[in-house]
Amino acid sequence: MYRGSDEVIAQSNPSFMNGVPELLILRLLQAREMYGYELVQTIRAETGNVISLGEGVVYPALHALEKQRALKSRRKDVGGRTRVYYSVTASGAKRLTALSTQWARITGAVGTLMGEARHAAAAI
Amino acid sequence: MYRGSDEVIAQSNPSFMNGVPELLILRLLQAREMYGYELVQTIRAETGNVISLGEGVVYPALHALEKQRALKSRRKDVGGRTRVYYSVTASGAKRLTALSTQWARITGAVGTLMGEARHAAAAI
DNA sequence: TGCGATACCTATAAATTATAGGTATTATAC
DNA sequence: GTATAATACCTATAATTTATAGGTATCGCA
Repeated sequence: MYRGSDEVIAQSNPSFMNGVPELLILRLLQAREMYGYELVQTIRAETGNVISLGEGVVYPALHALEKQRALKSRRKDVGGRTRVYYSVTASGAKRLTALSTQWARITGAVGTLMGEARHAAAAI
Repeated sequence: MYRGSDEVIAQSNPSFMNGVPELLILRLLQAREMYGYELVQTIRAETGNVISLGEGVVYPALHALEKQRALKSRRKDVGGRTRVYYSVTASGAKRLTALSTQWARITGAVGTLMGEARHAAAAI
């Protein structure tokens, strides 16, 4: 829906989440294979609920990454329940590297403009 | 255009830019009043082209922020050209504080999950 | 037997950046 | 002197992506 260019930005609070779900999913799955529901909970737990991705975000992301061959999956039956475990392919690992670099570049550039106190002080 | 949930994510490379234009604009204008074209160039220059916002991003953002009373503007004629200088209002300053905090929270959480080496080592 | 947790899934809405234009003036290079 | 790049403003629409709100089914516990 188009509502005039003056209202295109800042309708609500930006979440700063562009690209973050994909980045985190690839990163966690590179450490070890996990299933969707587990990813949702792990991300919540390890960030102290700062980042809380719904299943409606995680499952479509997993499917898309698998379709692109960045992830591969296998089914596993555990206690009568079916889990779909995902792991990172070689292609996915390359993508993760690229996304990590891009993330570092953007956050670094924002940090510079924000006048962030350089933590390079650790070198002292 | 809707193309099926499997293609909703990761069509191209995420830019990690959600909310960043608004954050940078508010931050730069808090330091000193600037006009739109100047913001575009300053952001490019100070980030070494890592972040390059088009005028089509900056001007609508300025108009929206002014409409929300986060910014105020005044015209100024310089060498036959008209410039529109923007500065941050009290409300805009509060918004900047909130966005900065949110930015720090998100990047901190992502850093944790990415296994970032803690720069808290500076305390040693 | 009812309810919360586990585990999967999809469709659509909402929000925001990116792109591609368009106007006009000034300074510079040919 | 005239074409071109730079300055300075602007808008409309496309493209991208997250968020929300559902829906199904099984298991364990009260």
